[in-house]
Amino acid sequence: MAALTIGQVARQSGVGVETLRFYERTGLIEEPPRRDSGYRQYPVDTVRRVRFIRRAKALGFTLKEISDLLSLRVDTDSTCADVRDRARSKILDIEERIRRLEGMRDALKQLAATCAKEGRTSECPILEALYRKEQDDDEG
Amino acid sequence: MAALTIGQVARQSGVGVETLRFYERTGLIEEPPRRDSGYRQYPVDTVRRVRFIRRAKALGFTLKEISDLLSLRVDTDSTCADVRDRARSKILDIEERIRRLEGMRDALKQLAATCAKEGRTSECPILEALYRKEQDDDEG
DNA sequence: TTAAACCCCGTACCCTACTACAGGGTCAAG
DNA sequence: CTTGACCCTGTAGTAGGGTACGGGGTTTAA
Repeated sequence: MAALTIGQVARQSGVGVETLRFYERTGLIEEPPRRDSGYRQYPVDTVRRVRFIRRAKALGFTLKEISDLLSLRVDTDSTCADVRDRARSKILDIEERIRRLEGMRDALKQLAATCAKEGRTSECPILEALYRKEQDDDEG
Repeated sequence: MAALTIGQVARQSGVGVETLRFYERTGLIEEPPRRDSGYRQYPVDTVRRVRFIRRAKALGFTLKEISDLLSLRVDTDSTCADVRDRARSKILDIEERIRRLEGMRDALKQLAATCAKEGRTSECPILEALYRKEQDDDEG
């Protein structure tokens, strides 16, 4: 199976070479095998992993959270039931994020519509739109 | 209308006093009027604004992006059409995030289900689940 | 066989978004 | 009229997540 150099992985996954070394230091990607020269030899799979990291980061997950997500597997340390529970808790977390984003989207839609009609908007229309229904849940 | 001290705003919106001063320095919240003593006097509205900032941050928006969202209004510098366009572009952005989160959620659901059946999972099942359909779109 | 393009390690630096003093004034309760 | 909680303005430090050298070895294609 073809192995990739760090530069190839970097280009294919859209991050810098330094970032890959940084991810390795912090344990987010495994230390790859080396050639005799010391050059890293990445399995092609690494590209997929790094792309996932990049996307998850763009969605607001921290590297710690991403690491948790990527380590969801049944192994010597975690049972099937444990993995299932952790996955479910992540699902709830993600669904909460989706709901909040939908709230923002709807507020923006309302703003765009209102603006089209009235041609003038309030002091901070997105807050108006978001809170019009007084949905004041208080989360931590 | 009742005005709030910085400490009251902080407690009611779930951030620290220092954070409010920081947001003021960076222009994310307006400089409030002061008493003769120099104490800040916040309008009650500020609480709503700061809560929004906190939530948007948790969703992965940067302070810069949040500032853009909050400044979506028709004023001397921006026309209605301009606001509408910016709102629509934010909507597309948010919908993209929602789609990606739904993808992650579905992958996690599949993982939880697979795990229940097979009791043992692959090296990185969430990546397996996410990429099973080889949906390799390449975004910047 | 050499020159461009890569790779190695280590350390230092950068940006964002806070967070924590220090040193000093203010306010409300008792 | 004092005491403790609160506020003020600096300025400095921190954590997370990279990014940029410096100094040097390796590959590869001409």
